[in-house]
Amino acid sequence: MVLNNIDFTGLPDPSESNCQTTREILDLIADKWSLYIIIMLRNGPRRFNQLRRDVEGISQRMLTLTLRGLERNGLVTRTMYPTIPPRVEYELTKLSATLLTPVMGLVVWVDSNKDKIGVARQLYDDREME
Amino acid sequence: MVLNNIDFTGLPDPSESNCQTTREILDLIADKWSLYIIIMLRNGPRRFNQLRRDVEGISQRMLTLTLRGLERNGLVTRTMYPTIPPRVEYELTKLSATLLTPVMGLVVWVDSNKDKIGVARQLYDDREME
DNA sequence: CAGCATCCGAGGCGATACTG
DNA sequence: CAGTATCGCCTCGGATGCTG
Repeated sequence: MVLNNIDFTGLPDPSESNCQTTREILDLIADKWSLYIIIMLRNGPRRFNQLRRDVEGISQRMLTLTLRGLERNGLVTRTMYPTIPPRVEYELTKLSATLLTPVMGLVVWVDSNKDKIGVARQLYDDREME
Repeated sequence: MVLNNIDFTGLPDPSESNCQTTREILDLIADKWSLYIIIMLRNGPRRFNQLRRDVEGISQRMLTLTLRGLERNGLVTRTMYPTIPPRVEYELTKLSATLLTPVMGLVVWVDSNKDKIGVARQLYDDREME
């Protein structure tokens, strides 16, 4: 299978049983908050409350939990500076830096196509009205 | 900002207030099931129960709901053949065909790096044990 | 500042039963 | 086959209050 000059032939199908891991890991990335945190860290390290403001709508609880998850999976490092007041910086790892490319690809796509999606949605909703 | 030969400078930041739409649409894609359905439709049209088997673990309810959402946003077409028994085929649109590239980019990344993530996770969990 | 602990409410989601 | 409708659980996640 070749699409847009990219060859997907023989690519693992997340539905296949031996790909449980791929499926599981894709779930990690595709959750509501992880994606945004990764995006917000793309320009360098950020502190906890900076991220809280960056990722609009996230609660402290979910920020903590999501950061722990990302840290656990080696996608984010957590650095504590034992100053007063304490300071903690989160940063992408080498691993997640390479993840940024496909992720930003998604963002670019969404930004380029959000108008089309808006139109499609409007059309769909109008039809429902009848 | 240039990363992996891709220039992200001036890219919309989902945190900016004028990008509510981008954020909203990214949420559509980043939900638990949409991604998998899109992936499963990458090789051509599929019927309802085929998809149900493809996307392991999805309930009939969530398949229906997710497909409706994708249809509403112009990412999937629904074609009914009024035969007996009825037959319904779901297929990607031109729009979502272009989405496949970044999505599969993500899948490729996950598949190439799942081992590293597994190692990182193991390390993290071992540390917690102490 | 950067969290952890606890409580608790909405709703996501599965299970089941029924239709064209 | 391809759904819709209803019920109810249970988890996700927000709100609040407390610590180093």
